[in-house]
Amino acid sequence: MKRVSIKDIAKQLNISITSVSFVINGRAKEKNISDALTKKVLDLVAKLNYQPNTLATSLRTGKTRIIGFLVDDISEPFFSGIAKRIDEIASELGYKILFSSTRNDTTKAIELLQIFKDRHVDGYIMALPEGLEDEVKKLIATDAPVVLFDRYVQDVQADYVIINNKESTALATAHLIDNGYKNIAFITVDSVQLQMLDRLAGYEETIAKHQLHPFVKKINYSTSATTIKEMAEFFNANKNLDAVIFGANYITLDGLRTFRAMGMRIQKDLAVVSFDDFEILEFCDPPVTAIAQPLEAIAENIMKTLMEKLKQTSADKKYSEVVVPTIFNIRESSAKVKA
Amino acid sequence: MKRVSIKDIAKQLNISITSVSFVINGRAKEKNISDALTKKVLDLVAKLNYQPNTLATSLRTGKTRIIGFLVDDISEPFFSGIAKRIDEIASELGYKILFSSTRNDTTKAIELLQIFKDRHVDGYIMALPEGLEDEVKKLIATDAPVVLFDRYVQDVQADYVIINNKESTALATAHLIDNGYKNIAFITVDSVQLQMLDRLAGYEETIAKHQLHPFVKKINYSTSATTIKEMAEFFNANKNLDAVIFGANYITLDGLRTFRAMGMRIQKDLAVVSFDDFEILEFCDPPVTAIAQPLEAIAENIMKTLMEKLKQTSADKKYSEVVVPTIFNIRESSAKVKA
DNA sequence: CTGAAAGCGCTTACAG
DNA sequence: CTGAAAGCGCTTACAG
Repeated sequence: MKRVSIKDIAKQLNISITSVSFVINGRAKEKNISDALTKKVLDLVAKLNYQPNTLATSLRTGKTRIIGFLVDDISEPFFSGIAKRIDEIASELGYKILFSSTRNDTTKAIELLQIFKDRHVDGYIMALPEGLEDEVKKLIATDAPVVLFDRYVQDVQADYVIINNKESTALATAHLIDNGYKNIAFITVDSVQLQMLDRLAGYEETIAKHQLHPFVKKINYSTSATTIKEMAEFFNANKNLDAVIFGANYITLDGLRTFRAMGMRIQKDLAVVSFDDFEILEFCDPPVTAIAQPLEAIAENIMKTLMEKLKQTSADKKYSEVVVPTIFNIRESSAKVKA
Repeated sequence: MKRVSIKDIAKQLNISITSVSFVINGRAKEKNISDALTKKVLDLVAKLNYQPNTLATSLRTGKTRIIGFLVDDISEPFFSGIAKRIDEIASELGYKILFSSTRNDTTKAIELLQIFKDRHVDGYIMALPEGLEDEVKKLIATDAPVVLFDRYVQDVQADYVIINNKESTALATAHLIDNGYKNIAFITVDSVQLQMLDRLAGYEETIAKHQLHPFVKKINYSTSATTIKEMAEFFNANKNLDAVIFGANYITLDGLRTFRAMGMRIQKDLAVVSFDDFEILEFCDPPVTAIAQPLEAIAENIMKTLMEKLKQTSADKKYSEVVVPTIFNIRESSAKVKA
């Protein structure tokens, strides 16, 4: 059962493969192919269920309609949620996605990028892994369509889809202040990642504006165990705290573990706000207020940006930056302080 | 900056592309190519950083070294965990994975399968979606390498990687009985999926063996809200229950929601065991005992099975069935009944 | 031991 | 309005 090829179609109709190709690619009108012939071709294509060989098309055109997607860990809910939606949109547009996880291994990330190149992907979507800045700059220099998301790297000029980190933590901080909290801590990681610095800045500026005292703890992240220890020491050293904001999902997780280890009760002992929302927060007692990243909106903006990029010629090089607003889900963990 | 091709190598060395091709594909010895020439070729390949064009190779050989992976929802932790490990193994072996989510939509699933075919994937890995039985049977009939996992479909002859469902729930039930529980409920979905029936059977047989009374509730799954309602009614109608086993992760989630809605306390009011383990269970108060599916082992067995399948000729058609054992994580939610 | 050539299945510049 | 032919970059049967 051999697949039908364009040759079979041409032969059966006694015409050239050129004409068949034009009809199939919707260029019949443009190429002045008669309506009668066009119809005959389309009918036979339908009858034989002819599907062009994508490999041949790709070899000829250099386009694969495949997009490479590179993140730290595809099994993280944030990334897999985005991956799912991106894949859906891509499928609708006739594209497919190759997903890969770098596991925070720069060497591996470079290899994976090379694999994408070897596979002739048409475009790249990445949460830029550390150490890949130069590689990606080179890639962009070759006019490869690249869309970066999640993290912004000042040094790398590219199209970005990010969230409004600073405004989000500013809003969260103001919310806690409104609800009567005065000694609010911000726990983050000791990182130069811009999005983490922005989150911190949103907190610090709001605290300053209200003339409150800032309590910032920068965790030196390695394992969960050491993080819990660091957090416990911080909480013990600052007994006057009445609220805490955790700067990212994994920090929140270890924060909750610290609560458990120290026998601290959410809200009753310390109000809690989490940057990043996830299912566990709904099951906490009481449920935890969170800044949610809108996965679908992020995914849709990534694809929109990339599709525009794919249409562009290298002449009009211009980088876009889409800022997607987060959603603030207020739950009981940040409830008003009782008078 | 054009890519170097096999022609460039041949031209620079004044030899035929045939020889270059043989050397590159490691068939120099077999083809009696002199060591001197082999070395010259390899040196130039290294110097020019020549990478064969995968598209041309694929067109010529019909092999793409791409594998299609089809599941309900790639953003579910179970699937994304497996996807991650599969992708890693595949990358090491020179394969790439195309992931897709069917979203429980049969029409879409058939389309996605067609896309895989159009892309000439070398093999398929699927948690068989409902309604795709016939399509997959046809696919297998064409000798396409197909590995199914997660769910077993009696009607579909194929290679399978599954877990020991029945033994797992039998063990969990025995554990509860050992710990002094007598009125143990099993909550599952009203489904003909074999793995769900096996889980139920493991419970029922163990209950019968100990001459206890079975309490089985089959949820007519639609939304979370209706499920919670059904569960609440079931709990209210069986006030004598002292333990419950939830038959799958999403059932556990709605079970925990029901606990919350009814103000029931885990273990104190009702002991709990979950089929499937996930992060939330660690954060429950007290933490919930769970049957964990070993994602890595499942992924590794899937890839092993598939790679063997890819080596096989259509002559030796034989289907394998790998049963991966689950891991029983005992936590406080099933603690011994106090005397 | 090595090479010329056909062919995988397309697209497209060119010719008429 | 339509077609013959080159070529994308490989692999491999065949010849010598």
